Amino acid sequence: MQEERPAGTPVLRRMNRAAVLDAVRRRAPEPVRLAELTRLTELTRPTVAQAVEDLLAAGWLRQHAPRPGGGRATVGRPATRFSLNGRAAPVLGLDVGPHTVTAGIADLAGERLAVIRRAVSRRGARHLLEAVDEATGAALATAGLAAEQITAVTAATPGIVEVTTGRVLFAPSVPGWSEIDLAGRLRARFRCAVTVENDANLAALAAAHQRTGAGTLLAVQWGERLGAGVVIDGRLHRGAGQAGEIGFIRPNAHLPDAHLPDAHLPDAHLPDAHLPDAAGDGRGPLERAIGAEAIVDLARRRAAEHPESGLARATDAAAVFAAAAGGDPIAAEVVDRVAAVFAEAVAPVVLVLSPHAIVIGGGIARAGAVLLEAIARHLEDLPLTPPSVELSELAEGTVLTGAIQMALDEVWRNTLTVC
Amino acid sequence: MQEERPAGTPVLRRMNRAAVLDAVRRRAPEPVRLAELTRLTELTRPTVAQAVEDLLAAGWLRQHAPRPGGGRATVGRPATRFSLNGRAAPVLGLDVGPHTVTAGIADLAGERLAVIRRAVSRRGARHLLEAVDEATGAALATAGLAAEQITAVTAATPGIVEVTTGRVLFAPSVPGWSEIDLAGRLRARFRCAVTVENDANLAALAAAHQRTGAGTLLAVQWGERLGAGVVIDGRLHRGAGQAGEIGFIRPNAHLPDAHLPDAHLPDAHLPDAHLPDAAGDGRGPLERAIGAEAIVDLARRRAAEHPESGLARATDAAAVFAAAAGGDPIAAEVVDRVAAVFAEAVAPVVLVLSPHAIVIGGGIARAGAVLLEAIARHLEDLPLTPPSVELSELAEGTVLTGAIQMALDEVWRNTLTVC
DNA sequence: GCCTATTATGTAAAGACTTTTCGTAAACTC
DNA sequence: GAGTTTACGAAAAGTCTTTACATAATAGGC
Repeated sequence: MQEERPAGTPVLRRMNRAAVLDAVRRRAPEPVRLAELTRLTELTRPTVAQAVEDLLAAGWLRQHAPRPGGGRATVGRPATRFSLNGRAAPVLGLDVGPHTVTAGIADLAGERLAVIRRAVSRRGARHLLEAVDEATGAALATAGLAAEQITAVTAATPGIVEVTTGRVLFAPSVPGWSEIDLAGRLRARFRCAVTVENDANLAALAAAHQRTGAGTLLAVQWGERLGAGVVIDGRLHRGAGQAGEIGFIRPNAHLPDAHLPDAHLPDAHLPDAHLPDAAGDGRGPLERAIGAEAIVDLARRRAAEHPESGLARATDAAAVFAAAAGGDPIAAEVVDRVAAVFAEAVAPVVLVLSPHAIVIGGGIARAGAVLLEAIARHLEDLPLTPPSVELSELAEGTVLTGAIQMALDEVWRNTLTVC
Repeated sequence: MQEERPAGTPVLRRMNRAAVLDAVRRRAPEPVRLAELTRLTELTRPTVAQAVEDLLAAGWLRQHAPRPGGGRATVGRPATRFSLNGRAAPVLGLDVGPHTVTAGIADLAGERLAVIRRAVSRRGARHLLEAVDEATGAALATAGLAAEQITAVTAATPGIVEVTTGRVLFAPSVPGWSEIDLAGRLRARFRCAVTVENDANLAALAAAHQRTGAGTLLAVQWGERLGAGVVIDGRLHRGAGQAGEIGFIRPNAHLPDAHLPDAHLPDAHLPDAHLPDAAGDGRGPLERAIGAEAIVDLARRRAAEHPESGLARATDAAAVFAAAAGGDPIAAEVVDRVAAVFAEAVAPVVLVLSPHAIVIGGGIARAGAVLLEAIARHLEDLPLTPPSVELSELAEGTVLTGAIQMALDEVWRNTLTVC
């Protein structure tokens, strides 16, 4: 219950401004009439008029000329309509991946003004940083904006992020990345709030915004690596800092319904596999067991034992899932095994968190219904209303969408209290 | 960001009243001077004076006579001091256990006006309900209050609770309990907000309130049964309804550092053990593996193999932990095994939630540091700042404290918006 | 083509708070 | 006992919302 610091009558005016702006935002992108605002805000018309006047002067709203017959009303004097002036507060979202950097600029209403994608030529922190600068500059140029006009920045990066400072503590996929102060660089360039956040977390946020009404959401990012984000009532859960590190769950070696020898889980129970700073690629046990690569591996081995199956030709995880959907029994067995391991691994989380839904995104998300059904089936044993297991409907730009979303949230949080 | 519905100037007055009352509450139980309130609320003195006058008239505050030399100031005219009038809104907390019912009445400041404990003579829902009525009546009589004066009621019950309706969906420890509409009965007797909540959840809430500043907390209630509550930023996490069912986690059969044969985990991997409505006592796999009873069992078996150990005489879990603390190697092995199973079971939760602390309460809480150290040691492998593992400092009345706490929270939430 | 119903907008007076300012009261120290 | 410090109370001023009334613009009917 965050108590607003109350004061004199001016705060009243501020509150009413905020209420009106919020009402316009909820109605966006539809332009809204004055009378409608009085109904939405439960304020009187003169008050709303006053607030609208202030907001127009401050540049938050745009005024539409009253066109006869333009509004909803078919009779009477046509109303002037107002809508958000998106350009009042454009935001920047960044998706910094090991191989690609995407910069997106959106306006207040969420409309994309520019999306620029840059491949990273060579691996390494320095080249990545260059790509970030380049993509950012290009996006600003495309949108026709200067850096000073940006009102919030959110950058998505792989690895473990200390959100309060913006430092990347641990990023195995980009050598040297944790030595770079990305947040500091961005703060120097943009004079506004800068947030650096884990990419899986931002994907989770995007999924939660898209799937409206999901109180508690576990959003899994499943590709070569495995990450997860927890969204509770529209807000990202961070915990002590590194929430969502699902890839380091140690899979259960004994599965009653698994028909495959568990030797296929490489190194899953070596204790030192848990240490992030251990040698190797920094992947966790669950990633090694059912990451995209491991799935292909598993399929290949099974195919070698059963030459009649067409699985041997599978070069990526999608092919394995396609084969399973096509009726290949060996592929189906592999999918079931993968689903079982996943379900068993997240079962404790599901039991404690009781999420309304589990949304699966990332490279694996192209798997389709086969995987979902298998996972849901394996979760059915748990003594609770099972969460609905879904695929993320967001394609490529999930992480960028989440970054932009968080930046917009930041702007609104600030705006609605300050105006 | 819960937007207050803004309106005319009267809301300003209401907000200021709320701010003043909140300031007094934060200062409780110390009586507070008017000047101090102006500093705390950042309002002007006349405004605070007005609000205080209103609150006095409404009965929320009590006025203390100005005693010379009584205040903190050593010079100047002595100030009249104000404090919460607890009797303005007493609340009722209930801890309904299978064998005992405790009713507690507390005032606004959290001071206990009455705590009545009643043993339940015979097992069964009907007798339990009688005990509830009896304890409640006795508590009201002791506090000298009528039912109409109670402003919020929270009841703790074992089992799975649908909080929105207050129905108990599943309660294996009390036959017939899920057919009883406890919330309905309480609502008929008390004309105020009535909440029914799982007991482990309320214990978690109590732990969180006691351990101030814990952003994310996993509070485990560990006795014959195992339950857990998740508290995030002081609020109980409920998820889709049955969050915290830690007892139904399926323990990992393979533990690299376990030196005991895993045959000691009875039925842990029978799939139908997961179903709550399955035959038996409704206990989950983890409860059967490391519940208080299972710990004693395990110790007895190991003692039989090693007659030189004094463990054979252990009749309860506390004795096992005491022996381990005393240096008995067999007992230490058992404790380590239990800790390993627990750590392995909650590891996924810790990874996803990244709690600041894990607080262990319940019967096992008397175990002491031996268990904590072992659990912390087993959690160290995880790639994150490990949560601090602690024992709950609250003794017997944890659940009752949580129930009262939640009732008080309810009162404050209502009060601070309505006054 | 004019009139009426309907909806939207603008303006002025009234009411409700908070804030500012000033004066008064009560206790402690030197 | 004078001076200082702190607390309390009341009146005037300023800001904002509300209420009430007057005006403007359009569609449809006669």
